[in-house]
Amino acid sequence: MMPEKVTIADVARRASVSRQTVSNVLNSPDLVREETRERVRQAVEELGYRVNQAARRMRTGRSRLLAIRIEQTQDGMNVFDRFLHGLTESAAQAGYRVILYTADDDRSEIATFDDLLGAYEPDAFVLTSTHHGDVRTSWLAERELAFVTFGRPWGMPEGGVHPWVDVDGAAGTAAATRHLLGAGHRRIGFIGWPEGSGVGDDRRSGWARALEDTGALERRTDGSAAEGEAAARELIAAGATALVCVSDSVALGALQAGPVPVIGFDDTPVAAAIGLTSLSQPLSDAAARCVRVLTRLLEDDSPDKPDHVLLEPSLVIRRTA
Amino acid sequence: MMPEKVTIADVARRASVSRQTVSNVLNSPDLVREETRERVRQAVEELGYRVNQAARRMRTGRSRLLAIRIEQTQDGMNVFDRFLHGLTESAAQAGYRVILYTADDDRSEIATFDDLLGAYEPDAFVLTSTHHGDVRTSWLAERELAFVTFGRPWGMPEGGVHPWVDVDGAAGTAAATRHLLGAGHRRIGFIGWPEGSGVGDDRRSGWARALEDTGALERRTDGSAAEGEAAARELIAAGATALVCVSDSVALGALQAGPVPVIGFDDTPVAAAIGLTSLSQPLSDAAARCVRVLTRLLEDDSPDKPDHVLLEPSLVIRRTA
DNA sequence: TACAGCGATTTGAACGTTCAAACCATTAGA
DNA sequence: TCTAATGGTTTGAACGTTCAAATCGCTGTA
Repeated sequence: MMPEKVTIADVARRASVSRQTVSNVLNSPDLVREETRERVRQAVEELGYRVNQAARRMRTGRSRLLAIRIEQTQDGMNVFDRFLHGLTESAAQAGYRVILYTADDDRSEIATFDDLLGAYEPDAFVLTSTHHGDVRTSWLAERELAFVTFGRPWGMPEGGVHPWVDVDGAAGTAAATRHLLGAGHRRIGFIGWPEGSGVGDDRRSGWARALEDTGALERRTDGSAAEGEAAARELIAAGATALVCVSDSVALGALQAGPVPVIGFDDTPVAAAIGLTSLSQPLSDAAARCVRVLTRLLEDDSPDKPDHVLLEPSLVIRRTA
Repeated sequence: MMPEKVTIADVARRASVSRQTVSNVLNSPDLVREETRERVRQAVEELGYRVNQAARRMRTGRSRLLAIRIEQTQDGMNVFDRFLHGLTESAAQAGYRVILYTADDDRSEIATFDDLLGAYEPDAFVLTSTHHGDVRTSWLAERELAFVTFGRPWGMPEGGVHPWVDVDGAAGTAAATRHLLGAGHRRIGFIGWPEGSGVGDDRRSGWARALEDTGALERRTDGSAAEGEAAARELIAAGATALVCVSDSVALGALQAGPVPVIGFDDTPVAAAIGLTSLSQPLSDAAARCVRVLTRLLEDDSPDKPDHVLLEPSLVIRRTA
């Protein structure tokens, strides 16, 4: 009912203390005597005081903002929106907000980093769609800016030097393959993406591992449903009795090729809609871990080793397998 | 290579003018003599100066932030992520950034308004999922805060008193119905949502209008595919030879009921995946209009009448109709 | 008695910007 | 020639917070 802005000075006056004491109650409560602390807390409550982030940021250089690129949905069969929702929620719990930007490629994304840092000074970035030769991470690392990637730094020496959170694609496809083996299948094909895609190679490796004999029962596609269908026909002709797919999109195509068990990846709404068995990423968990990694980086004394978190996907069994 | 922060004072020094003149070049260029203006512009360029939004906001109370709630995807067959992407892009072009929040219901969303206003002072809010008796809009309006809704203020007197952008659902279903009429169908059923849903009633009305004889060929559902299928069976039994659906989700169900032409609404990825003919909302356009409405509100002398924008959806014809 | 040490609190300054008012030439009007 | 008006620019203050340093009161020790 009173949208007047109440400042730290108002609180101080009400609690009969100085500005700084109020600030301390908020930021370093242990510096303040129990009794005073309570008095200030009550004044904060009564006045409905909320810290003004702009002013705080002026002084501390911290904005309590996390920046993330919102991706252009292509066929819409992706998983980003769920991750983003989780990120927003976890961030809020940790006292951060999420700010969005768009970019067409790495170069323009880096330009946007620069822009954002000048104008809004986000405390950290969350990067998605990591790939071989990702220049974004080195740009950020050079400047010692805080960030985490959702996705491993593919093609990096060993484990990479920056913090990341990812879902173990290989474990997922291995589980899918074992599921099919358990159902009696012996000739299980894999429909993948072009070699060199970190995520694609990872997912392929789980299938190969579970199968041991790698056979020649695999095809690479551009990820479209059309190529998925063609690949599935070839594999079935070559003797495959079940198919593990690198994505729901190619799995959707594969389903058109014949009545063969098919397992997709990502558990997109499309999978749910058509009854496609698929691997589900623990997205809100992943988002929460990203926030955790960042708050450690920003608030605690930074850990000496960057955090690396690998989560397991789970198989959602539906009609197709 | 020099991530040092450069301030307006640095620019001023380099261009041999005062701080205020630099500020004027940025904000009210016409106050500054041509020659000086150029000199300052060059200094800005050379130093890579970017305005510090926190400092600006301290003085002006403007954050250049637009806040929007990110919705929890239920069956994932929604349209929000595309709208959000468009909003982020249009906002960036207008010099604004998008900041996210979550909320479970109207009450908690209002609490979040309060929070956000205290901490980040977003210049405006973009509300989605408007509904009957929406208390959020009155809360914002009472406080004279800038906002626009993507969705009409259902159940309001006439047109409502606040600015909104929406897609003409009735026009969409009317077009769908005409499409089916053109294909020779005469008994066209409608599968909808419960009465009282603004969006649902709107979409229903287009079908009714195009058909004139409203017949009894309609069923209401909770929006699930399961109820969609049941409804479709009943309608087909009652003589319907084609179906217009309030959403892709019920349309998906309806398709299971038999080989009858079906048209959905929203053109979700699921529709594309299964070849469902559907109505596509011009989402990035809608987002751009939202931004436009807000910038008018924030920057120009506010228009006396609130902007109301109604856009036409387009029919995407696929296999199912 | 003096003083060091400590815990609790206050004071002054600063972050980078823009507003409001002041200032300075120059030109126009009487 | 003086005054008023005008265009262009500068100056000082302020936004709300936190840092760094100063202050105050008390306790314990020499």
